[in-house]
Amino acid sequence: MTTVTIKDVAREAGVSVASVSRALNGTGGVTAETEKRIREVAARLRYVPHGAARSLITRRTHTIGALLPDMYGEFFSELIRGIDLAARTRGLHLLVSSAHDGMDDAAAALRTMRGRVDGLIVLSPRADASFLHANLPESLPTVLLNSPLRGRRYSVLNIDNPGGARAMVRHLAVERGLRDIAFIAGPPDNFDAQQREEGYRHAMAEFAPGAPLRVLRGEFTEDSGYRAGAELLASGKLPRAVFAANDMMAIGCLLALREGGVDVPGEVAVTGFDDIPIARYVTPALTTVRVRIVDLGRSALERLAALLDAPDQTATTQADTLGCDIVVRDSCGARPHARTFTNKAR
Amino acid sequence: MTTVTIKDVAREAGVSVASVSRALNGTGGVTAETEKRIREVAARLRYVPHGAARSLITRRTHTIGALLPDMYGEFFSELIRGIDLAARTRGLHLLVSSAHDGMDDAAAALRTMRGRVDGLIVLSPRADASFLHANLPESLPTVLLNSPLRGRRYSVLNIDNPGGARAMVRHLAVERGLRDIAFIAGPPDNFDAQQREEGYRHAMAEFAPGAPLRVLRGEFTEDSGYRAGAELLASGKLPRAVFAANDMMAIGCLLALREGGVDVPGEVAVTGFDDIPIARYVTPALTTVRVRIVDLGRSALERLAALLDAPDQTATTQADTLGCDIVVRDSCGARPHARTFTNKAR
DNA sequence: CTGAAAGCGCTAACAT
DNA sequence: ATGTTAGCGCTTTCAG
Repeated sequence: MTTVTIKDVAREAGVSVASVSRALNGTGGVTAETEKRIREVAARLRYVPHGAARSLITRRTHTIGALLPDMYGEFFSELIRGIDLAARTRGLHLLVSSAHDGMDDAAAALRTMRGRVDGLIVLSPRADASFLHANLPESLPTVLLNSPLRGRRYSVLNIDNPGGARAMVRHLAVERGLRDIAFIAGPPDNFDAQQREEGYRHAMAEFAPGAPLRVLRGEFTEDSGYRAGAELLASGKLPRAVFAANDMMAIGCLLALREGGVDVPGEVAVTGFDDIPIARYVTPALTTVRVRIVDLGRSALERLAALLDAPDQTATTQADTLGCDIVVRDSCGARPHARTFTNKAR
Repeated sequence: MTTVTIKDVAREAGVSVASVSRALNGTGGVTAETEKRIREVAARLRYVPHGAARSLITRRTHTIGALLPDMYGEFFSELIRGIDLAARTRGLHLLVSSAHDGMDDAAAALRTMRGRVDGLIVLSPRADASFLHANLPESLPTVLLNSPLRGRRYSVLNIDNPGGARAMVRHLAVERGLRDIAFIAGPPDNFDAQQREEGYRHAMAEFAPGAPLRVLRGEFTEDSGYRAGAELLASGKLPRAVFAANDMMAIGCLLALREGGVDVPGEVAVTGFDDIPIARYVTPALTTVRVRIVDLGRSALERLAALLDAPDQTATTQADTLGCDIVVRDSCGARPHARTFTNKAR
């Protein structure tokens, strides 16, 4: 347990700890000569500064915390990837913390972040104002993702759910001429799910007035999408299109329909929301609302970084929205073929 | 910037900081009465202990660091998920750090971990002994994943690449009777890639002696798999089966073959390695070597946790191997149909 | 240019 | 049972 500290280096180099600190941090105030000697000793001793000790005094951890819900899958992977990408270019580290939907868990996670991170990115579609107020240290710069909260207190970044849903319904109803569109909704207490459903309803009124409105309950899982598809099958009368509130449900529905012998997109078009990587690999390739997930993560981090640099920028803290467009593949019957690459490995 | 410290609580509650510490940490030695008062004050002031300060003295951060290569995709997401799952049940936090393949980057990442983590999980298939020796603090418990290193110094956890490759070749050559098997290899400097290729060669000698050996270069990317498929197509003579060193390459190859009008699995069987989530969604669903990626991550963390609990357990540090079996789907022509669910959302 | 000393916020002896 | 005190390893005035 040879934990070598700055003192060891100082003693070995025959200088004070102050000089070692100055030399190693390039703060100036040391002869090139002594600096060289100090660096040599440090290297020889394999000295590495102690992070906690340093941040205790500098009040900087160069780490940002990310609090995510306890859901996994490609949406979150991509989001983390975006955050990480941006964090790295800024020399920031990432402390991830997934929490059960139970808010107690999230609260505990939030508390332990104090003194370990310089700022926070919170994706908690169910977190309400009081929860955040109770658990977010006042002084910790925070960026909220996909949150219903508006505010002076936090910086908020949202996906344009209404716009995306509207664009999809428009495509289906107007361009493809399919007015009978069923919707598979997400969890009722999820903000994104709410916005997407509302977007669907509004857009139906706008682009397919008088057409039947059919909303099935889902949980954002493939499984629940499958069940919704089965339900559709069992109902005896299929819609001409199914718009799911996320891709995994769309895929589940696709499977159910295929098993039921339904031709997609021939008989029923199926579309999703998010454009997770899998979307392009299923057959037929999924037409969906493209959310630039990686960009979302990246933007969140950039905003947070800006907050860190400019202490009292809280004023500039307007709620921004990340636009999304639709990407047309095969599952809505619009085109016969397509192929694209990603460069992701393994 | 009202950063409330333990002193504030002490003053407000009319006690010493020591009592506050004792009360809040449940160390005992305080009247139930005063403890109650202290807790009330702490709650009212919304006091949250400062992590860095605390770990400076306790020498515990309750955080473990994960150093991953700068590759993204489902393999890594699943791995992180496994680690995170296990970490959470043990009350540990996760500091992720992806590094460019450039070792300088990794070195820097490793250094900044000092004082921020209690232990390390390193997945660095190219990291050699000297690199690790130079950059890993002697005193930091470390678990290496998929590393060629053996050793007394680190705990190593590997995937059974040779066994997996062997099982797949056996399935293809013996059970399916396809002896003409081409192999798409991974990056030459990657340990997993090396082992898988070697496993293929050995198994071919064992199960398909005399059969032509065909090895194409790949990079573990879908794109490189596609190119390999195209190469096969261009060569004029297709093998009866293609075994790719990972799933993404298998999928790329699948696409190339499909575009070339080749029937998979009718004319050519295609199989992969890893069993990433996408594997079951492509058409035809991919037969592959199942690596229980989540379990790999989980095991890594459990081992690390064991190391943390038992300081001098370094002796018990044998290199373990996680077995893998093959999962037969449609791309090798063995079965007509299949469907499975995952419960992952979004 | 360099060293001594004062903390950062907290816990853990050691007193009382 | 509670308070006092000495650090954890580091940076940063402030003297010299």
